Amino acid sequence: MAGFRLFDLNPEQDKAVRTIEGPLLILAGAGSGKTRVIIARTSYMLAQGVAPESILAVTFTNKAANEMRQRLSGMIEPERAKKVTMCTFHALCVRVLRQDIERLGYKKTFSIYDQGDQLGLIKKIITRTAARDEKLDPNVAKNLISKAKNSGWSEPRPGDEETLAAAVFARYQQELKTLNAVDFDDLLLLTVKLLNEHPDVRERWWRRFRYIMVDEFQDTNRLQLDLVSLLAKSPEHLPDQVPNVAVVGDDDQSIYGWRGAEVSNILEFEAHFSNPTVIKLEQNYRSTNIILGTANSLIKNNPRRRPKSLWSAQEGGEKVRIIGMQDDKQEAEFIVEEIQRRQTLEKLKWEDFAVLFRMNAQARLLEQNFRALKIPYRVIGGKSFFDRREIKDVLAYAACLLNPDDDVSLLRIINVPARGISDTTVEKATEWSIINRFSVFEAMKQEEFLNTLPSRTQNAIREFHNFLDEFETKLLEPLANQPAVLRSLVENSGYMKDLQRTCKTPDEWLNRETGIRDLLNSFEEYSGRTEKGLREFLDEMMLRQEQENEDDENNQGVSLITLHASKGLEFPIVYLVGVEEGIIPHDRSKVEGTGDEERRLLYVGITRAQKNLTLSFCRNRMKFGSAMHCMPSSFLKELDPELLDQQDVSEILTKPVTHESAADRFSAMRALLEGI
DNA sequence: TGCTTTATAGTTTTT
DNA sequence: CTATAAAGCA
Repeated sequence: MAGFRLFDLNPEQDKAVRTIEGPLLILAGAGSGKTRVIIARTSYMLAQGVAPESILAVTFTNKAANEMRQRLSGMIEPERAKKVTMCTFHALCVRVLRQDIERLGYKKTFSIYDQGDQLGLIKKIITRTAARDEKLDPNVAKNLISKAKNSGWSEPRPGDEETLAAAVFARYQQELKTLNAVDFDDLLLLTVKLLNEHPDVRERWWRRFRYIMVDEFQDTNRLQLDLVSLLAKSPEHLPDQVPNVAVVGDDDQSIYGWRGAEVSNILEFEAHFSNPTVIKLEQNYRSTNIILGTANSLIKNNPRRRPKSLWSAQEGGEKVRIIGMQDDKQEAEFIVEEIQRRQTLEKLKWEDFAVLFRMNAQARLLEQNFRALKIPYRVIGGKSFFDRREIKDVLAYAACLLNPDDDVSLLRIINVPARGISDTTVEKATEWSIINRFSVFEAMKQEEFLNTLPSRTQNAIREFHNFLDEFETKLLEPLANQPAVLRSLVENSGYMKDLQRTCKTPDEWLNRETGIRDLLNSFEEYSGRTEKGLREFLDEMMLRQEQENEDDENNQGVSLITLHASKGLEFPIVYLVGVEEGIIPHDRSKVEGTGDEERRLLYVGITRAQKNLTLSFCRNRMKFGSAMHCMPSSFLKELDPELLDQQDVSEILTKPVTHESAADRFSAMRALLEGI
């Protein structure tokens, strides 16, 4: 046991790995080897005789969960590794709810609605609810609802009834329930509710997971903390036992407050889990001390934080450059040209470079310049969203088979391809279904409703629901070949033909067809590999909305990435552009009082760099089509001047660097920064 | 039904 | 400026 030394760990990491009983807070600074610790700790627990089934590691993203799973199976026998639960919060909730959601009055066949489905439903409700003179942006409503749910309200707060938003919220929630659907927030909300209200269910899961780990704990919201507490703490009716819960995170990297994350979860961890062991991982394996010192000097200005100071064994390295640019055009030009130069001169790969920015809009100019010089680049995040119309359509067909009450999915495909069920018919069916408390699918089976329609429409509807019923029966047959059923459903629905017809170019058709083919193939593969069915497959598809960006071969080059999306990544050479007052910190942070989070955002950006970091700001910038004057970010003043090399682009371009001119520039720049 | 014109707003994003 | 959504039109 004392000889457990599979890993090369520093003393703090080692302590974190060996502390498996009781609450544990691991404050893992940027680049301090936190995933390593989680994996090592899991292996250690298994070596200590902990059953793999009783270990749960929760993450935020599928990417993180997959990476952990993979690294664990590379370290211990894959058969045992598989028995450890490593998944996202949402996937965990789906598992819990699929078993017992009936206790909350939903059916086990519930559908999961993504943002698009959610927005569609909200739009419909707004048009039904709002008076003529009232208007409510569906996206605003969606955010309000999400925020409310993440604070733990399943309905509007008392006293809010009059506002339109509250009315929409109430109707939305009620509607979801009749549709037998839940949105992403509900997955958390309902799981917490279930565990709260049903002690036996809670006890079962508590017995199941005796060792819990939470990754990126600084990003948890209220509900996620509640969920962890419910799973980790012994239920009231049982003798009190110390919860074995280890959370890993870094309060300095909390940058998702705007979507509900509560830094207080990590800052006040002791209030939620008493007498925890607290371990700080401050040794950084990523960057030079110059870069870390710059980061430290910035972040120490945040009032509410757990004091930490990153250090590295890597001494030396280049100073952090701060370059003042004339405008954003020059900034992009300069950086792209410099990257080109350095790539050849220093024999680097394009992948070694990253350009970070606050807003996606800033990527455009950079892209133009990269393209002009034929430098390969990839934009991480941004658009290229999960909205593939054809994929969503096929998934909607599948969702209808599994949950006939799912009106949103049904209405999506009811007349795709056109089968004689017009908008007005759908409108009538919806109306009738609301009045008579049926789902639309049920409503369309009622003779009473059908009789109100012209006979041609009646036939169209009958044909359609016979069609769906037929496939539903096939799907639910024991030993059914589900992938084949889905394939023939898509084929026989006439969807493919219709899709081909509406595609304007052969290229587009090929693209969309391949998408569907890939989807069907991956279900087939999934079905063969796991013995799970369409239900589980669909769940996974709904919960995997991430961009399929990743490192496929044809998608390499210089990374262009927002500060938010850069968290967790690292690059030898980093350019951080647009470090201006109004951008970082963003103008809005001033009214919203989120200046600390802006500082953390810059901190995250700085700590992405391994060897070399350049910050730049512009004196003028095109904003909404017109040139605006701008000032350097006030954060620049906070950086340790000892570690900086401050320059102006005009001087770099006109003359070679001498020590005297560097000193002159330095004082000129100080004066400029002080003057803010 | 599908297309063009006009209005409007304009961080950050995963599940 | 420019992306997107609603409104207007053939």
